[in-house]
Amino acid sequence: MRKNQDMLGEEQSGPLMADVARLAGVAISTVSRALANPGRVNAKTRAKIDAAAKQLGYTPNAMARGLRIGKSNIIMIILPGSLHYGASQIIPQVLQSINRSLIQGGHNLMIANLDRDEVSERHILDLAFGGTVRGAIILSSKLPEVDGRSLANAGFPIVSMLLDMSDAGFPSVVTNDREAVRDATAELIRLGHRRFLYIAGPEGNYHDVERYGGVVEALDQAGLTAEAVRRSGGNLDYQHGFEIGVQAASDFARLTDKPTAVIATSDDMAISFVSCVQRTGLSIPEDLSVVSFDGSPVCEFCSPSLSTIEQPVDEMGQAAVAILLGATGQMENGPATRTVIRSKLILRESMAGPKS
Amino acid sequence: MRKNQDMLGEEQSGPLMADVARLAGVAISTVSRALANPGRVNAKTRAKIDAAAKQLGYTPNAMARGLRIGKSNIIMIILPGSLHYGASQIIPQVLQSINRSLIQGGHNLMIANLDRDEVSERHILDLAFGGTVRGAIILSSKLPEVDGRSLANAGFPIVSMLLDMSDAGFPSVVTNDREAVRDATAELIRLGHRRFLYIAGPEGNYHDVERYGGVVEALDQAGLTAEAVRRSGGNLDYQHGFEIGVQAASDFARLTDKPTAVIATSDDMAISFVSCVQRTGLSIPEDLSVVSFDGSPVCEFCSPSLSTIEQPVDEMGQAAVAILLGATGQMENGPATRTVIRSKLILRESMAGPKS
DNA sequence: TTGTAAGCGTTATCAT
DNA sequence: ATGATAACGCTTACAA
Repeated sequence: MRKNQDMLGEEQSGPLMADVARLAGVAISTVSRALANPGRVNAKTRAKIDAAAKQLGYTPNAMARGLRIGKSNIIMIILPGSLHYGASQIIPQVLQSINRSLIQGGHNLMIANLDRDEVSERHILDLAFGGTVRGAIILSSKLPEVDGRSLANAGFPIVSMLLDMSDAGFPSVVTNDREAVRDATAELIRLGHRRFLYIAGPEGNYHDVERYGGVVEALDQAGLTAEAVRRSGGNLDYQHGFEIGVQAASDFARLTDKPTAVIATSDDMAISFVSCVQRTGLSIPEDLSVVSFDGSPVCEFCSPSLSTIEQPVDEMGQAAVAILLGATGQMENGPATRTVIRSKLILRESMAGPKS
Repeated sequence: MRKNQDMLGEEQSGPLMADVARLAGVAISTVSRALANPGRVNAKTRAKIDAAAKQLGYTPNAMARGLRIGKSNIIMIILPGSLHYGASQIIPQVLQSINRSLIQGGHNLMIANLDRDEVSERHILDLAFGGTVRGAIILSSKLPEVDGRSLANAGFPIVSMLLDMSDAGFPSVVTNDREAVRDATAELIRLGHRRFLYIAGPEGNYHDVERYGGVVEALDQAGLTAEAVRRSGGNLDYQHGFEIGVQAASDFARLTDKPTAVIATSDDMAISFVSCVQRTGLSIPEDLSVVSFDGSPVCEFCSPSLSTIEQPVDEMGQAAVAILLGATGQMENGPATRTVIRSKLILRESMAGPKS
């Protein structure tokens, strides 16, 4: 109630706790208690206060509260800029899942893009060290580090999702990438395939290692060697997933002794790959079987419909939030946990036995 | 520097402005000035301060600052829960574009899901009235309103994106939906089509009115009547875009005097529709031409590749941010502005002349 | 140009 | 059970 509140410049900051206190005829500290610890105040008093608050349309000021208690209720999610395009198909679901979970406990979700420039890194560090956010969920293996400030230290709660970073000390929520790909590959082998093309994302990162590892394991178990699989992509990090598939199709065209089955590490890659090879006259799955990773809804509606390993995005988001909010204090205790939530192979038309 | 800062419980709140001041040998207010108005402080002093700040790894506390100046630097984007799935293909781009623009000016982006429940409405209102956020970009026509509190009043800066809500008093950034669909339809007419199927999103909303209006206008100009177009979808609001396409395909199957061209109001719908009708033995574009709205990257890789009206998401995001940040004060001045950014029709294989 | 001091709207400690 | 009061970390008149 700073200036004229109902004159014309209705630009004011709304009713304060002091206003509620006055209207209810109690002290301001009592209002604070009534709102935070309803149990520690007389029922009658509380009723008066609640009524006054409602009547005034009172909303507590979050910044004042945050400043006082030294905590914010905001969590940030750090997305590599490329992700918006790369595994983009699942990003909206990731955000929604995380946001829904956060709201349960009165928390909020802020987005942070981690691009390859110092500006975005500095920005994220400011968010963290400036107390704006209380913790972070990261979908990136690289963490901002500028001017000696580093997100990795600072006892700042961080949970990694999708990528396993438990070795680096961050509790991680991942799916069983290796096993899922192993099973998908095993299924292809069972169908009769013996020569494979693996389309990689950024080479050497967790997903690549695990997923490619899964392929090799399946080959092993079937008595085949890694000779049976060729790789494409991988060297091209940070780009549009669709482009990787296009590139892979062109690699495929040059291959002698052609693979009869393709394992793509994201749906995007598979979709553009399929599109390109179909244009060269090949039929899927007759000439080439395809399976990919992510479980984007669109896979069901491709021609042919695409087999895909569906990531349990919702559960992963929920788990990440639960761990993050739970872990507020500890960190540094034991080794970081690694929570695995199983993917599900969805079999569709794109997988079948090889021709001959 | 509350307790023991390098003993073991490294859990403290980091260096304060007071620490910087002490180290630099100046008053705290001088530090504040040096950081905010570098011009209003002696170059030498400023150098000392900068050095001290850097040495300590100082980051200003955003909540304290926000509380003091009565403003937050956070903007929220309000997404209808359904959007994550519906026109989901463009949501990541929207978020990225808005976030990048915001960061330019030191602002941050918070996500708010507007679901159909009171909890999410209340949550958003708390964000606004509690001072957490400074303004909002809405992708929804419905605004939260609970307990007498309403986002629509409150002099709270709001900009609408995608939907034109200038009549309701919100500056809006939209694309030329009507015109774009009119042109696409005209192109279909030019190709020889005379009977159309229009696949609607939520019936009666801005997009439906404009886009359907565009179809009818094109028919008009060609001397055709609205009899030439049948509608599908529309009654099913808020659901997975893919489902609407599936439903439309089943509607299509039952139609007598079949349309030869389809105008879908989102890529999702078009994709699932195409998939379904292809399974009934129809060929696209031989038996049926298809064009849709959004410009999702995946359209290029469908079979056949899909013609689509590409929304200028990046520019819309930038414009929305510019308007929102510019409009901090005014509002209520004149009528709300309506900023139109043109879409681009991308012609691909899915559009061709009718068979006979 | 720089320093002093009064808040911003809460919460939490201490009395009462 | 309730009330006065001192922070929380910063910005901004106002003084020097």
